[in-house]
Amino acid sequence: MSDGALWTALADPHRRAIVALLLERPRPVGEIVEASGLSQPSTSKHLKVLREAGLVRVRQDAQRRVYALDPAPIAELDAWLAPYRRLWNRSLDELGRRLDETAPDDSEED
Amino acid sequence: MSDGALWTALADPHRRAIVALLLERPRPVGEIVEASGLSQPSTSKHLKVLREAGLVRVRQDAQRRVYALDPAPIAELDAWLAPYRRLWNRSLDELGRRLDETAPDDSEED
DNA sequence: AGGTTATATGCCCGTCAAGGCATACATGAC
DNA sequence: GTCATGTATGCCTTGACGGGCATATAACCT
Repeated sequence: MSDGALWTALADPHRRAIVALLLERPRPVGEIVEASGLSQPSTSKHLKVLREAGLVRVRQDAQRRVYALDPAPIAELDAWLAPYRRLWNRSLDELGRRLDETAPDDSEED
Repeated sequence: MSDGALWTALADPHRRAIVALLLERPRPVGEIVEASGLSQPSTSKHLKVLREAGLVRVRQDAQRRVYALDPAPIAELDAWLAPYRRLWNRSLDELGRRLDETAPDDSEED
């Protein structure tokens, strides 16, 4: 649930790459292996981590196992992010205001 | 830039806790130490990681170092998340449609 | 049944990250 | 200057993680 598993899973670049691949469309392991350049065992292990983090789901298709993104945990991330987004908006706001106040003049350095 | 430093930094629960603390307000290290229950050195190390990921900024105030969130990298996360958000919305959509089609019937589980 | 394809697991090893501790460094007070 | 406070760093040990390889498991085909 509110485990750190989600973050841990996404901390790895290869796993983020896999997730990105699955964003395009669900894929069987073999395809992921090919597209990611990882070895098959390594890929399977990463998929396991993603599975246990709830990020992906498997559907069996003959001998193949087709992995697909599960959107729910992403939403969790999104929720986590929400409070920070407010901060971000505020800072954009202030930046705008400052630019507005300081100068119809020219280029400033930060 | 598109470094993994951001993810790596946020992968640690303690660091996420620190970030959450800083979301409330900027704080000197001592306060973070107290609030997080971490040792002072450990805290400093985590802060270093956050600093190098660009997540926090330091302002010096006498002997104190006051850390504050830098919103920019959060926006980066947000950008990363955007494509997945579309997926999430689509799935919400489908869920709604299915519920709509299948049944004006009864109580569902979450 | 035996063989083949597709995927998962187990084991070993190198690497890296985190915590604990002592200590260095920096700033301010006297 | 000396001392106190606040923070950063270095060293060491331990534990988790990822890769490679061989092998186990599963589903299918004939």
